[in-house]
Amino acid sequence: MRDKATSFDIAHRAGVSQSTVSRALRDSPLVNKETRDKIQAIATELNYKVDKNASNLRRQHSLTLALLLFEDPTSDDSLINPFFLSMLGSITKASTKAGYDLLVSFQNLNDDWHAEYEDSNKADGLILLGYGDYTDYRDKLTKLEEQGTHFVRWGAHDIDHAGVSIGCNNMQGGFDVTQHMLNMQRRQFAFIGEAGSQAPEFKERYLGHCQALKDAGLQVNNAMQFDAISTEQSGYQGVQRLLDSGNKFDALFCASDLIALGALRCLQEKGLSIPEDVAIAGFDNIPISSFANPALTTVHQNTKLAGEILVDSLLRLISGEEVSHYLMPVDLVVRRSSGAQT
Amino acid sequence: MRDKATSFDIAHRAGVSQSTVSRALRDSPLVNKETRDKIQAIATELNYKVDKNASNLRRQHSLTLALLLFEDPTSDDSLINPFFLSMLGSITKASTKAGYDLLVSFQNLNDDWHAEYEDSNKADGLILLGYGDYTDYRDKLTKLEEQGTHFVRWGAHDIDHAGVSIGCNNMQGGFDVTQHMLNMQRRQFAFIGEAGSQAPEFKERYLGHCQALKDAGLQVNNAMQFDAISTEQSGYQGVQRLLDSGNKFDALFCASDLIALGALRCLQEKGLSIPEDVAIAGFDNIPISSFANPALTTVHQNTKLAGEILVDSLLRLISGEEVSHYLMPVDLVVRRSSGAQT
DNA sequence: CTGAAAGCGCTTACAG
DNA sequence: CTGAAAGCGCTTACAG
Repeated sequence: MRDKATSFDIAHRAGVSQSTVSRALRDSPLVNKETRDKIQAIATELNYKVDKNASNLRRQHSLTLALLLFEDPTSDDSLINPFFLSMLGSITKASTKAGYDLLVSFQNLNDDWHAEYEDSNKADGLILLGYGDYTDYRDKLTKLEEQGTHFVRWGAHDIDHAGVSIGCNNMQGGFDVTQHMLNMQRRQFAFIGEAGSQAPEFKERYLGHCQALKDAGLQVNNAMQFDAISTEQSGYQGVQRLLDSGNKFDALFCASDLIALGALRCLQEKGLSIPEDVAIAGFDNIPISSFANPALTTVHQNTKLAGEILVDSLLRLISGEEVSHYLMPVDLVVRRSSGAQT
Repeated sequence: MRDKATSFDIAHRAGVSQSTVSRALRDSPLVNKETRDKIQAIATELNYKVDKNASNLRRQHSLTLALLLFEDPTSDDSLINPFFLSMLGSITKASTKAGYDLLVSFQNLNDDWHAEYEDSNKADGLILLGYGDYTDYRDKLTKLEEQGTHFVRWGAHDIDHAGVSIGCNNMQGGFDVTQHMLNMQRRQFAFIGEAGSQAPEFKERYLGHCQALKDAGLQVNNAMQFDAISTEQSGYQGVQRLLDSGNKFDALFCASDLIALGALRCLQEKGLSIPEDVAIAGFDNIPISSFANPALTTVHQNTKLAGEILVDSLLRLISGEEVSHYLMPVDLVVRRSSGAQT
């Protein structure tokens, strides 16, 4: 069995006090270079590592960040939205780069997650990520803020919500996609995805969509909006309802790629040709989207940048700075599903 | 600003000693039920959370696990192998379920990661995940074991490697895929993927592949094995080398889905029809595989189960039990790319 | 530049 | 069933 070396062991071997060891290990300029080198050499030899629990307890911080991932309660148990997985990857990397550890946890919206981490001193701050119903969410955010917890969240900026949000320009994305399909000569649009305040990001995409239609002199028909949450299955069902409605359409803007994938499958099963009969576009640019058949036109969100900004903003919040909302630019990715010649 | 409540605050309010508070909060049967209830009520009211740093320091454990993800140094900065992302998801869930927090970190194979976590008491144990060159890895594993660090790793069971491994039956998977393509009347096989000891999982897939060929009375030609690491790009290049070799082939077994996707793209760019001209199969059953065109025949690994077994094994290791290697069963997923009529 | 000492907030043997 | 006290392993103000 191992027995971990402590700073006292090192002190003993080096013939100095434990305080000096502690200082030397933190590279304090107060310590004589020679003693410092000697101490560090012994530390390496003994495979000594500062005990984080002790260090954190004393310093009252943890040098770790917590990522709380919310899932749609309806979503499949094993399948996580690839977009969030990708965000998870970039956030992990960004924290590591900033010298912070990252605690990852999946939460249900109804869990008692607010407070857990920072209050127990396990993390210095929280990153909130996930789609889901925002009604209940809101209260917890407010509570989080009241407690003085440091947190940032990914999503739409909503004045009703407490805290700093980082998100992409969903409205612009919805606008760009729609304008692109208008350029492809489509005129009869449907939108698949929730568009209410429980899904603020989707709502903004819808708003951008409507704006583009208006700008083109087309009328917005709210009956052409069909609810769906961000799963393939829900997209499939949404389109079925659209089909059942009997309304004509030659273009489909789906609030996420997962929805678009479900829509695509449904339409193809009905024998429709994409994009000839119906142009389709999604949102997120998840890896799968380029492998769909036809490849999916979508809106790219720079997850790498997003992760970095999220971490950076949180760190600034922790250090007491004022941090404001941030709206990331968005890129239209044109592929075959929208009828373009690529 | 907030000022966190401590157990002394609660003791004061409840009119008991701090020790009693501590006991009550840990649900100790030693404490009178009434006092316990009273203390817990006050704790809730004050939004009190046990300070993990103090608690962990005292108890000498952390109730957290660390997941170390190794990436192929050559792989793209932003793109993580979807298979590992999926494992990450299931491991996160399994740890949460077991009452442990999960620290996630991406590592380079050459980092000084061995020891970092458990030695600094940030985690009670380590889960190692990732493809990559195992030569350097091996030494670190040995060191990890010498230090008495608790760890489990995902991958091939290799007697050269220290520690407990959990992995899927790669050999069986390779065998099944190959046998299936033999049933589809293919006779000229190529294998894309490393098959040396630096990539033990791929190697086993290759071995299973060879076995199936032998069982069918075919000769194994090692010149039909082309190196590739698990990226789309590497798969693309691997097939190019195969094509350059001038060797004929009507079936391609790729060591991973990502490789298969690259191979598919390359062959299609050369004007070949899949599966008519060449049958293709991959490994992993990543989400994208079903959306490829044609959809990819592949081998499914149950990531949900894998995550649970990994966590469970590690926990048992931590509690001092003997834990042995585990080989998970594997499922062939037949889709169009291998020439089946689906 | 160095050391002795206090204290971070808990848990838990020990004594009653 | 409860309390006083020690101690987990550090960091850092204080004194020299």
